[in-house]
Amino acid sequence: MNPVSQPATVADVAAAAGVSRQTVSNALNRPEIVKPATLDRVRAAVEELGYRPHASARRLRTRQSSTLGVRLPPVHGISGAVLDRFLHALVERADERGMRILLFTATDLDDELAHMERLVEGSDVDGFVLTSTAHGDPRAAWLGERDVPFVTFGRPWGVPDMDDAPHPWVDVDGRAGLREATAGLVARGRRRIGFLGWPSPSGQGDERRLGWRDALAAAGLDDGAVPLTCEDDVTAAASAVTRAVDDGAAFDAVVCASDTLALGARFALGASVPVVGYDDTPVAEAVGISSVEQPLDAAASAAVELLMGSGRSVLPATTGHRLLAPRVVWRD
Amino acid sequence: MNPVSQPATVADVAAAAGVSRQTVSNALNRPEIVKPATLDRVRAAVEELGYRPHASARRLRTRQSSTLGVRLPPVHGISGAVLDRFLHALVERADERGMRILLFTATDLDDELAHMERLVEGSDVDGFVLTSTAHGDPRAAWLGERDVPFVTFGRPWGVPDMDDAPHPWVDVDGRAGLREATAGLVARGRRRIGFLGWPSPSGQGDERRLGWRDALAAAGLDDGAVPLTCEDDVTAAASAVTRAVDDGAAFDAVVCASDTLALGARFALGASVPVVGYDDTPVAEAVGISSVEQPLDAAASAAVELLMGSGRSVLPATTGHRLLAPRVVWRD
DNA sequence: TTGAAAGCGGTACCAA
DNA sequence: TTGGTACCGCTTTCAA
Repeated sequence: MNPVSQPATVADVAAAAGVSRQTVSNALNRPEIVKPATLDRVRAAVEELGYRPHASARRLRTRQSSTLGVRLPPVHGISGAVLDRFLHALVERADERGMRILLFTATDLDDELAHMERLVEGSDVDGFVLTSTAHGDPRAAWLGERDVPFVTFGRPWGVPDMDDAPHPWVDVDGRAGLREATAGLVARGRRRIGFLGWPSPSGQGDERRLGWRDALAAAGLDDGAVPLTCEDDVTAAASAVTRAVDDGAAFDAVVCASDTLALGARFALGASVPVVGYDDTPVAEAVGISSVEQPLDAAASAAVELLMGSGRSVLPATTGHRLLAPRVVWRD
Repeated sequence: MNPVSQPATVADVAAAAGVSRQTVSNALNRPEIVKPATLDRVRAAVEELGYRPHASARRLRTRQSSTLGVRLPPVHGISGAVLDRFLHALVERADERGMRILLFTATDLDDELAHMERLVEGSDVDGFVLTSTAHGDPRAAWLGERDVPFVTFGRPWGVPDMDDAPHPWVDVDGRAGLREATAGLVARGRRRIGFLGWPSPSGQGDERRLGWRDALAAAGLDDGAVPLTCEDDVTAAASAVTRAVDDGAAFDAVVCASDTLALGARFALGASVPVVGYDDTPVAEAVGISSVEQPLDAAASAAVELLMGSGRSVLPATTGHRLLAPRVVWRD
C-alpha cells in the first residue's frame, strides 16, 4: 500500500483480483452473492491496494448521502454540556450504522430553514436530528411537507396527543426524574422538600414540577407545598430561595429544574441542605450537588433507531417515540 | 417550483434556458465568463425550477469534498464549553467559505487515526481541524506524510521552535491572559496575588503561570511568590488553597489556570478575595468569578484562514500560525 | 455467479 | 462566449 500514489478504484481492485468491477462492488456490498473463493481474491486485492470506496461516487449513484444534519444551537449556558454529550453519543451511534453527522448553525429559524433547504436540495443529508421543538415548529412542517426524515430530541410540546405526534421524537422523562429525586430525599428523611423551577408555561419545567408533586403526594407531604420559580440564572435562583426562606419557608431539601438553579439554591442554603439539580452537568459534579442525569447515549441510540429502524439507511418519514427514564446521581 | 417532483438537474436548467449544460455550469461557477443576457436566462431557469447542484456529483467531479473533519473529544468537564464555542464558530466561519464540518469521535489515538484514514481515503474530507496536540502527536505525523492539510487549535507543544512548526496552528496566548489578569488585580490594589495551576510540565499551564510571574515581576511583587498546583478538580483546588492558607499564605487575590480551579479557590477563600479563572465558562459567569476569555471566534477564523488562505478551497499543506490575545472578563 | 454497459449529476477540456 | 464530449468512481440492470 503506497500512501502517495493515486487512491485505488474499483477498476484497480478488479484488475488485481482478475475479476470485473461489478464483482468487486458485489463483494463489498453483497458478499453473500459472491463465491467465497472470488470473495477472498477480491478482499486480498482490496487489502493490498488499500482500496476505499469513494464516498461521493457512491452517494451519487445510490442517491443516499449517509449523512444526518444536526444544528449546533447558538447559546449553551451551563447545560450546554448536555447537547454536547448527546452529540457525541449521536456521532458514535450513527457511525455504527455507517452514518455521519454534518453540522450546521443558524442565527434564527428562517436562517435554519434556509440551511436545511440547502442541505436537502444538495442531497447533502438524508435527514435531520433536531433539538428542542415547540408547537407549530416551522421546521417540522417544512420537513414534513417534503417527506424529509427527521427525529427530534425533545417532545413536540403542544401537540394534542404526544403518543400520536406528527413526527418521531425521543425525550427524557423529566417528571420521572424529579419523582425519583424527590422520593429519594424522602427516603433520606427529608420532609420539607421545596421545588425551584422556571415560570410556567415551560414544557420541560412543568413536567419536572409534576414529578416533584407526584412524589410529595405519594409520601403525603404535599400540604401547602408551593413551587418557587425564577429564570435560569444562579443569582436569580439564590435570591428566590433566600426570599422564600425569609418569608418563612423552612426547606430541608430542594429539588430543581436545572443545575443552574440548584447551584443558586446551594449558595442560598449552604451545604447542609441537600439540593438536587438536573442534567448532571460538570458543575454539579464539581460542586458536589446531586443531579438527575439524562441517558444521552440511550437517547442517541433511540434517535438513530427511529430514523433508520434496524437497517443501514434512513427510512422514509416515520412516526413513533421513546420516553427514556433518567436516573439520579446522588452526591451526599 | 414543485417540492414533490424530482429535483432539477443541469440538463433541466439547460433545456429551460435554451443553453447547454456547460453554460449552466459556467453561469453558476464562473459567472464572469458568461454573457449577461445568457446569465439572466440561466438564473431565471434556476429560480423557476428550484435547481440546486447535487453536492456529491460536484464533489466527485472536482475531487473536493468541501468538508473538514473535526473530532469531537470524549468528555470535557467544566471547560467543555470552550470546545463547544470553538466548534460553533468554526462551523460558521467554514460555512462562509462554502465548507462544512463533519464530526467524528474516537476512543483513543489509534481509533482516531483509523477514523481519519477512512475519511481521507473515502475522500470525505479535504482536511482536518485538530484540537489539542502534543509533542510527537501521531496524527500530525500521519497527516503530514500524506500531505493531508490540517491545522491544530493548540500549539504543538514540545517542538523546538514553534515559530517554525511542522504544521499550521492557532492558539490563545494564555501567558498574556494571565499577565493581564494579574496586572488588573495589581491595578485594583492587590499585592499578595497567588497562582493556582496544574502540576508541571503542562504546556498551557506553564504558560499561564509565566504570565502571572511576568506581571508580578513588572509590579515588583514577586518576592517569594510560590505557585500552588493541583489536579483540575474543584475539591482538590479548594484543599490546595486551604492548605496554603493554613500554612501561612495570605492571599488577597488568586489567579488560576482554569475556571475549575478558580471555583475551588472561591470556595476556599469566599467572595471577599477576588479570584480569576480561565476560559470564561458558564460556571464562572454563573458564580460571578472573573475569567480570561478565549477569542474563539477569532481562533476559528484563523484556523480557516490557515487552511484555506483567502480562497474557497483547502490549500495544500501549509505552515504558519496565529497566537491570539485573550481578554479578561472582570466580574467585580 | 460473473461480466458488460449504462448512467447517477456535475465539470474539465477543447473546438467551434 | 458557447457547445460537444469525455469522464469522475460507483452501482444498477440485464445478459451471458
